[in-house]
Amino acid sequence: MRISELARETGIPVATVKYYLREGLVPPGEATSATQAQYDERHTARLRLARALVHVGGLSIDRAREVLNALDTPDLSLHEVLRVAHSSLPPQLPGEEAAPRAASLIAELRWQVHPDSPALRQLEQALVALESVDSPASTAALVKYAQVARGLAEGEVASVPRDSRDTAATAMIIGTVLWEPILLALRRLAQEAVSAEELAGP
Amino acid sequence: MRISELARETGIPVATVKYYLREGLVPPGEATSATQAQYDERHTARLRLARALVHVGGLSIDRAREVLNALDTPDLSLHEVLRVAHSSLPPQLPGEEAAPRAASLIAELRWQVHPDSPALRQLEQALVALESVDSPASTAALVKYAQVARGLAEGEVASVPRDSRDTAATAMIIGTVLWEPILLALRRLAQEAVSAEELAGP
DNA sequence: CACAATTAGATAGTGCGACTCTCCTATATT
DNA sequence: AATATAGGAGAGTCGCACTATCTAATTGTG
Repeated sequence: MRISELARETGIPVATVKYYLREGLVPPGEATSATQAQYDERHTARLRLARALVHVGGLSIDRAREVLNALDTPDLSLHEVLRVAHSSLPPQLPGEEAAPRAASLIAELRWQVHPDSPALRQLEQALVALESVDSPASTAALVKYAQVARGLAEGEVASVPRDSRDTAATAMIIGTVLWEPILLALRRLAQEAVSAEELAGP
Repeated sequence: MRISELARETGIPVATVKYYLREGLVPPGEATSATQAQYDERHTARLRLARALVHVGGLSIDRAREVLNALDTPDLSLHEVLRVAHSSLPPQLPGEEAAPRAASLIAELRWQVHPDSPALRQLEQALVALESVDSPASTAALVKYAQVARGLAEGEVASVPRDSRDTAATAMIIGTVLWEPILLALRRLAQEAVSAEELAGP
């Protein structure tokens, strides 16, 4: 198929498809002449995944490229692919500072996480922000959230298929990146529902 | 205190403080002359909250202003403040389309949510994206996530103080906006920990 | 087979959001 | 009096995700 068909199929403007090709989110088609190239279903699948990572997962173009490239690197283990995904997720915090509060919580939970994990710095930043607005996080609340998070993570890791590395890696990326907005949306909806039940009247 | 002190106190550049003043995130100080104004602790608190909403919560300047203005509007109920917060959170999806999949899930759960809730559209978008990458969400998984989300939301609503409306509204905003990144960070850390335990070796 | 319509690819331009800079005048400080 | 900010407003910058334009080659069509 040609580029216009690829665009129509996925609902993405041709100019944007070209942009994604240029940026390396999607591999080039097979050139049949100087001004013609062929694309197939793998291109449509890749394009849809790229779009989802960017528009639903909120990844930047650069980070989406890293994630997609990791999928194409067969010698990366699932654990390494997961690390790439985590370091690509927003927000992208600059710097490399220590995260004492976050680290001590993780130590208390006895979780095995790398001390450079971006999520640690994100957690730290949020904890500091809560202190700055004079509403520090209680350890009890943090532990509760952590246990909930762990319950979800166990289910997610368990549901990753084990047939081929590619399938597993793709499933892991999708689970990590695209389920995140689902969790957020459901939390917001639950808050609204609970609030409607308990605070609506007076 | 003068603007430079306000800036030093909060660690925010003077130019940015001026910008936030201009944008109405922080109320003007009391002018004592044509080129002098006084600020107090309420300004520092407001500035810190604005910074946290923008940098940790990821709100745009416009949305942060809306949230802060809602806090200053005493005739808004807690439920209404919550709605403002929810409609200010990223991502900001354009359009106003129906969300059939999301709505039917909510109906099944018997949650009372407004059909125009932005979270519904976010959920719908994520569900559609999952289908597009050929990895549709199972109802079982969604229900599990929803129950988890509800558990969190109940705790959050229960922990909102009931003394004054202002305190309650501020706590609600903080809980909704600033705990969101904590949940995400903990989910990622839990994934990493579980993955380290189960997938690390071979 | 002429010819309008596409296509691939490269380069430049757009629009937006969050700052950040520059000025200018009017105090405060020494 | 001299020097150093302060306040305020408008302009400028920067990064990012597109989007438009241009060119040369090709393709399908009447």
